[in-house]
Amino acid sequence: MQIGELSERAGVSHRTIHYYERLGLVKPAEREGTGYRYYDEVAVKRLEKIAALKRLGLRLDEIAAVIDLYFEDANGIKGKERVLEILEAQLVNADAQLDELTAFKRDLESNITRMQELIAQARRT
Amino acid sequence: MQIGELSERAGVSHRTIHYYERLGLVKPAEREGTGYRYYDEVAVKRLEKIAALKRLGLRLDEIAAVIDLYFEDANGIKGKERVLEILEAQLVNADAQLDELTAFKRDLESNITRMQELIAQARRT
DNA sequence: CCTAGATCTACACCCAACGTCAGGTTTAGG
DNA sequence: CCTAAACCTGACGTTGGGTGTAGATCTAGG
Repeated sequence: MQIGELSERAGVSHRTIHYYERLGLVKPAEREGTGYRYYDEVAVKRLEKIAALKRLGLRLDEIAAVIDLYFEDANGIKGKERVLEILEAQLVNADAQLDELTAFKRDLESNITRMQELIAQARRT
Repeated sequence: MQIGELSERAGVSHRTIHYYERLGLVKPAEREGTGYRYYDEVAVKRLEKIAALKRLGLRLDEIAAVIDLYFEDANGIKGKERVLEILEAQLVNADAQLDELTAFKRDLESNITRMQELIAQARRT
């Protein structure tokens, strides 16, 4: 698959794929002589995983540090202690984010109720 | 309180406060002639709320759209329907984020376990 | 074989959210 | 009253995460 198809299937522009490649987030099985990049199915999954990690608020360099964990053979991963550190830091972070998000949601719900009451009241008068 | 104290207490730089003011996120009870900005206690709370909303991934313009909800008298709020819409959209968003974050956490935990096993195994050999 | 359409590289530019710098004004304390 | 410390504004720089564009090259279908 060429970059155009990958781009379409993963929902990112080909410019973004080039950019990610420079940052070491994705790499094609590039055809030797020509310059054209060719990708396999795994590349689609990889870009989707990157998008998911981005939604969680990770920066691209942080994603680069752990993305291989999801796609390489685990036995081949270098610097396991370092990866472990990163994962544990992310876990702490995720917990904090969960707490904050839960509180935010409670806040939101009470504000929504308040707004609905105010609107209903305004309608009655 | 002047901008220096506010800055220190809220944990943001004075340039950030200037920037937020331009975006309509905060406004001082500015002394008329002089140019110096003076703030009250509410300003500290307001900056803290802004920081909290930022941590949830809202952009500054989105925060600007709802921040008054937290500090103005609710009866004085204009465009209640619009505010309600924004809040409900944020609620949907927060739910999605919660789901994603929960799944991410599960993932993280299983990866941490895997890493720990690999490290222990490497140590034994 | 030839051309349209897909890709290539490189550089420039964009936006958000600030930080830095410079030069001028205001305030507070001795 | 005088000066250091705090404050002001405006212009420019920076980082992260990209997008736009130009000019050249490659590939595929008629």
